[in-house]
Amino acid sequence: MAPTAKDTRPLAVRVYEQISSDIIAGTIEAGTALVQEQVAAQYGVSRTPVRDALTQLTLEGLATLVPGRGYIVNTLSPQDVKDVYEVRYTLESLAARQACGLHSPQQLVRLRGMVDEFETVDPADAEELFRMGAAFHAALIDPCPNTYLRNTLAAMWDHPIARRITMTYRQGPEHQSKVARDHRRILEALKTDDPDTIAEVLRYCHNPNDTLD
Amino acid sequence: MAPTAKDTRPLAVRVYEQISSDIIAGTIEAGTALVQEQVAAQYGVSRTPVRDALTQLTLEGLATLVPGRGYIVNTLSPQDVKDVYEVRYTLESLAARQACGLHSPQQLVRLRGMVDEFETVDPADAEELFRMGAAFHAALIDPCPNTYLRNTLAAMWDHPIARRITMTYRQGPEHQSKVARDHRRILEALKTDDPDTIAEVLRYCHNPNDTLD
DNA sequence: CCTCGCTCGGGTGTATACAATGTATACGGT
DNA sequence: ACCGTATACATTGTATACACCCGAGCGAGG
Repeated sequence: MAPTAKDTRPLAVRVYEQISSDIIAGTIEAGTALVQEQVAAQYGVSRTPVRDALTQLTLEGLATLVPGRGYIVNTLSPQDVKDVYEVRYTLESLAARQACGLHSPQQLVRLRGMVDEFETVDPADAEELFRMGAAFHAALIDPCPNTYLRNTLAAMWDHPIARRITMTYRQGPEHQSKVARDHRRILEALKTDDPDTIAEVLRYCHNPNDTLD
Repeated sequence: MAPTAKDTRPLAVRVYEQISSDIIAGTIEAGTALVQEQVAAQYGVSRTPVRDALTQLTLEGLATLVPGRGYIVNTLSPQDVKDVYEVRYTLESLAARQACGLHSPQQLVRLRGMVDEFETVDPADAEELFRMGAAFHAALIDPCPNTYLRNTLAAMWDHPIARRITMTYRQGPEHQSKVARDHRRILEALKTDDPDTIAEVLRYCHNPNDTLD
């Protein structure tokens, strides 16, 4: 745990991560007013990086600037989460279709290895599970030629709401094995080199009925 | 032209709009280094709003921060434009499917009126054509219940690359009438209340083969 | 009692000064 | 001649101070 390598990233990024993770964890309730100066004092930094962080949060829809009152933390209803999930699934399906049949043998081997590794992760380590899951999806659509689409999806995986989905709704060892099973199914579908098959399997795996609500 | 109502928006927004429009117009070439202090001096403002503007540009993929050199303007190949367009079309199709059958009679009347009005716009007024086109699409998917999806699409219409598409590749009176025709086709499809029909018409209208390249 | 206007305070927008970091260049050793 | 290193420079990150805007609360007048 010894942080021999000090975090050298900009303060704005660290402040942003802290606030967003507090929001999705529920530590900061919806409706709370985030005031630049208060937040700055709380983290022992100046208003400048706080301003950057709050701007980012607003851009992502987690907060709203209310004149004269500060940045208000938006409510995140289950419907909002579903909405984000639906868009993400749609784009991921598009990307997978385009990536279909373009995976190199090395990439396929690597994907298979990632699933195996995924199953060995400590079920309690939500952060690691999240990272590995995102890595699998990233590798899956890596051959997709649409760069903008790949970047958009990468941003959505890093999106706080996506984290909220994973951390809140997807927990426990049984879910870990379900995800591993889904990923194996996806790899099976990949063998067919048929975009429709891939999309169909993705639709099945992303079916929110058993993960959300 | 008398600016009786002074622009009261934040400087960061105005600087951002100026730079992004200069980029898509080609006034600022790809590879150009945007240095905070230089830009600030150029517009007669301080570095703070310039910083905000450049951050926004980076977030949207129009520039990249290169340490020690400044913000470098990214190249925008026709392929990049196509990529953005494809994602936009995909999401718009999804939104239209969900909005299908949910339009109130008033909304349908309004949509029809917008198409008529669109045809009366001066073909040389690219800015107005862009605004009206965006308004039509916004009204089209307005009943879509997925708020996140609606917001995402709204952001994409305002995206500089979308402006580039409209301003660069879609010009002239014949294109104006083509768009009006397409919009009428979409309205016809709306009558069927069938999501597949809508999606099919959208796919036809968004076929980039005759508008891009 | 209601309404209009004014002052006051909280909050963000903007400007400027300072600190940290990474790059390019020049110089000396090999 | 080449490579490693140290130094100077360019650029962004951060902190602080000032200016503007908006809303709330209070008081005077109808």
